[in-house]
Amino acid sequence: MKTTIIGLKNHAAEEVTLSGWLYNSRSSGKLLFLIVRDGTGLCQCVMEKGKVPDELFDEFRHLGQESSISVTGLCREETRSVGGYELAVTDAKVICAATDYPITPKAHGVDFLMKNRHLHLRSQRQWCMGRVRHTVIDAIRRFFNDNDFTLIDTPIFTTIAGEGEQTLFEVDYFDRKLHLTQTGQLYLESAAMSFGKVYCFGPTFRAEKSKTRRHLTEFWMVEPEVAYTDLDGLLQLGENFVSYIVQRVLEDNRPQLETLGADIVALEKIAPPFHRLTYTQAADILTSQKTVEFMAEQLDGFEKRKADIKQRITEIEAEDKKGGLKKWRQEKNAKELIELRSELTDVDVKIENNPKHAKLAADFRWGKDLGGSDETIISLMHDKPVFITHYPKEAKAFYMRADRENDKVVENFDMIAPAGFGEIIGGSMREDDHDRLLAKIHNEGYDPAAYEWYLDLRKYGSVPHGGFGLGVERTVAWITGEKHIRQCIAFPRMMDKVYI
RNA sequence: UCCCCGAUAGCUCAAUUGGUAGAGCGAGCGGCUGUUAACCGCUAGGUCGUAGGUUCGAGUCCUACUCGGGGAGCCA
Repeated sequence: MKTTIIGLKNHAAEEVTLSGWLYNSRSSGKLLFLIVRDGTGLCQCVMEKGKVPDELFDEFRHLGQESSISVTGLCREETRSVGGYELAVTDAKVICAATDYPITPKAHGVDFLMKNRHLHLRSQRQWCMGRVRHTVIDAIRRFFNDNDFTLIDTPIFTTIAGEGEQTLFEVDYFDRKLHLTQTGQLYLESAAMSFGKVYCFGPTFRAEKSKTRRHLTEFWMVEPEVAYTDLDGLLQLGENFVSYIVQRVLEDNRPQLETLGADIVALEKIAPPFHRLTYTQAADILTSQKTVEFMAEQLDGFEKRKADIKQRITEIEAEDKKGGLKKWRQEKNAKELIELRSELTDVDVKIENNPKHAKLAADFRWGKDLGGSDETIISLMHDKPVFITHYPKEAKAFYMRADRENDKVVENFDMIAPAGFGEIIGGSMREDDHDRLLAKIHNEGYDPAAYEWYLDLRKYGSVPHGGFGLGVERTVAWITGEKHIRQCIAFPRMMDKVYI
């Protein structure tokens, strides 16, 4: 009977057939351990010499990693086996034998893996990331659909800019210049006046020259937009939404989170209410003695770790030099050395960046936008996501609603994920007063004619409304504990870097 | 656009500070009936990113370039 690895639990003590790929194999004389993957999980299949034809045993003993195979055998519960079940092989077939598969089950560098991205997707880690991403996207749709939002697909080719025009990809559209979308927001505002609560979800393109672990030039963003709401309503929506996503991943992908080394205990704490700070409070924190001490503490921790690593390296090297070690001991040392050296480079970078980031924070002046490192500092100080609201209007986009109590700031917010990952949501109330909006368009030097339809929304039944955008890859990175956003999308596009 | 780091075997990394290039994994062959990135033995595998320069001698020092990584500004 044909089945999948994830379905094995329903077939204990039955003979089943799996179709998949050879993930890894070990031989022990007359025993062959075949680790098979089939897209739903991993399963160890044990082939015993004598229980299958000798030719078959020999064929599989020399079979290369990632050969496509089908395996038939008796399914049994086995605690020593990955996934808890294994197959006692009675028959097997090679569909396509692979030789010299480039990605071995050992350490590889980023560049090598990216150049082999089409194969790298088969690795456990990438598979787990893909499963979590799938759940995140499903949870996003479910949340909005179950909360009376209507999906509106906004265009990819756009005629007007949402944020700054310098960050747009220009395309030649039958001799007319259009841009790839960097937000569906302006279109969504129009739709919100028809449906009340709407959202769009699709790829987003930004030509920012940002070469960091937080940036892609093509990424996926979901944007809800709500009529008749206020800033507090948006914050509540945001915290309920993000908490729901995290809950769903905890329910559906616990084994994947464990494999990825995510901080599950921390994720279980993600529930409303999140922390709330105004921009002014955040600025006070950044320039306070508390931050000076916090940064010094961090640096101290890094220095201590560095000293520990260095000492351990010295110990191992001395042990190796002394000689007379068993082979397995030598190898264990070699492996530990590689790990320690790699961690040492990481810690060195942190030590190098710490004073720079501390200085950026200390030199922070009211009126500037918060930088990535500033957000990281605030993020590291909290165990739950943090909302930062009411930024200076000069630092923000023209469409954000001016705070009627304090004209220097706008009713906007960012949501900063904890543990140092940084911003995952940016949003705001939108300026709903026609004349104020027109004045902002003039101030920015934009052509009012291009925004005529957008201004119309303020002429015909304008209402208080707002929304936000959540970056899918950043959310996946935060939840899984992945350091780099490029691992959170199958085929990443980065500034100056498109592999395949 | 700017700053920092790197490039040595198919892969991941060493080379005692300028003196003839090493290890593990992977590959090939052999051994082992419960392995968990299995283990043990043997074999093959290199124009040290490119181009110049310093030197009796350069993987190691200098210059330029190419490619890669990290960060700043900006942002999801």
